[in-house]
Amino acid sequence: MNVNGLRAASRKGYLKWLATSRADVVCLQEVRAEEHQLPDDVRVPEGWHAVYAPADTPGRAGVAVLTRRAPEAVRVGFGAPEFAKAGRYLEVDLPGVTIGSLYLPTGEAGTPKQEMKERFMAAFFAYLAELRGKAAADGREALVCGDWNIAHREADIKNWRGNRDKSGFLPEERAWLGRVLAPEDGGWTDVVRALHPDREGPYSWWTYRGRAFDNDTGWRIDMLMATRGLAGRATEAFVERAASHDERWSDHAPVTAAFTGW
Amino acid sequence: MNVNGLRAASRKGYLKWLATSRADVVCLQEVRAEEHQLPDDVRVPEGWHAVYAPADTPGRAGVAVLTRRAPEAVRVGFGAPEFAKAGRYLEVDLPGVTIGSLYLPTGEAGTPKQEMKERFMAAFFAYLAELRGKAAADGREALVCGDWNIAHREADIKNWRGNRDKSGFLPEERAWLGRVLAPEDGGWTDVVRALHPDREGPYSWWTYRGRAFDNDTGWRIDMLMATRGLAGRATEAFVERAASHDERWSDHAPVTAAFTGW
DNA sequence: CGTTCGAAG
DNA sequence: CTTCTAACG
Repeated sequence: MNVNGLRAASRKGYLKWLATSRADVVCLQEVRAEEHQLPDDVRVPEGWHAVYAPADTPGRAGVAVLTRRAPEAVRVGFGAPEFAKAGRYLEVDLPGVTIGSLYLPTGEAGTPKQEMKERFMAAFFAYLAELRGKAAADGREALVCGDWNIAHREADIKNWRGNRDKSGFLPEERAWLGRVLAPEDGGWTDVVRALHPDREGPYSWWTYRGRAFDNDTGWRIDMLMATRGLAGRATEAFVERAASHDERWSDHAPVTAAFTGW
Repeated sequence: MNVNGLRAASRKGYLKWLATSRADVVCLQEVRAEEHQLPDDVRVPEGWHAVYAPADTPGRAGVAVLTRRAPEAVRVGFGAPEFAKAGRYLEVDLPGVTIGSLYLPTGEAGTPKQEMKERFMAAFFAYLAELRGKAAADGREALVCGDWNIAHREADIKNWRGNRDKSGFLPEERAWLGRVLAPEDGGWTDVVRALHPDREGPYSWWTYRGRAFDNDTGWRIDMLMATRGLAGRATEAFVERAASHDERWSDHAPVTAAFTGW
């Protein structure tokens, strides 16, 4: 769940949402704060364990993972030195499963930001292979949750025609996601799409500009990517699009899945 | 009246205060906006004429004068080239009286900001003499209203002991105000003090930090400086300290005077 | 403590 | 349109 500033989100309804959530694990992106800047009840909500990986630039990026049980291990970053302190990846081990919280960089076509995004994508693709290999070798499953900042197909974005040259829906980005998902390549499964193969969306992000939310002019860029064994155990997967602006506490919406035998 | 950002003030209660005010003229300081950034009903409130002198640096300083009748003339600045576009002085002519809105710079003892404040003070002192001379020659009165950013005497500041080395209560600043007020020198009259010679305050500014407002830990730095003839016609002069935090829409409070034959 | 701007999303 | 920092007050 991309919270777009955990301090702002917690002033608007994040804790209320969390209190009603039945999730065992919550992955946060765009925390945009260091732990000492968070009120105690936000930093470690009642009944949860929380681990944070802030960015080294104040007020930017930052990921976290909340678990109801203490994790067996916590790892920050994914091995790429350039992104070691970027606040963009954090993973925890729970019994039988590794969970990653990912915040893939925002790009801007034709700029150095896009080059950075693509360097991140290349390095992270390699890490995804490594993670899947380790998990298989250890007899574990893995789940990488987060804001991938890429919509895969036309069904994953409302205005696909108008966004073909925009970062987040560029052909090379869509191809990269295709490789992540290809059975003979990355081998990961997009859990929401696997359970809802034929529908539009469900979108998980709507710009705050204009009437995007009201018109459901959204993008499905927040995804839960599971190893095949775990994906096969998914019983439901959905996006919690807020019922009203009053219930909205981020420009993203939570994406949730349930698995048998969790 | 120093509004500390006219946009913020108007969101909090400035227009409501203005609607209940019986003033014929209102001088504003720290407008912190250009005219095109202001909603129409804020830029020129119903029933008023308004003239603005913004600073050339966005979001800083800026003075204005509101009058119920259109002014006969409007002049921006006071002749000092260094401060021509500083958004710190604007004057209008009304029948028989010239009214200036002044926002004297904030200083910081021992820094270049204090040097700038002192250059402003020197140049403005010369202008005050010029203004008084012109007014006398034309048979007019003059009134310079605004945030002078200096407390004159111990009775003008709650914690005078702790502020003797702080900009706003430095000996040289107090002496400068003394010269502005001296009958044989500047010859101006501090209208509120003239009508309330023996009281503490009334303070017109309280820092937002801590409990300053609740404890009335304030400074009397907003003053109406009148030529002698006009000062003699003052019938009342007061500071509108808000009754509660809810009614507070700036860290300053309005300072108002009434004159016979206005 | 509060208002702005500017960068970022 | 909203978040945050930084400078300023």
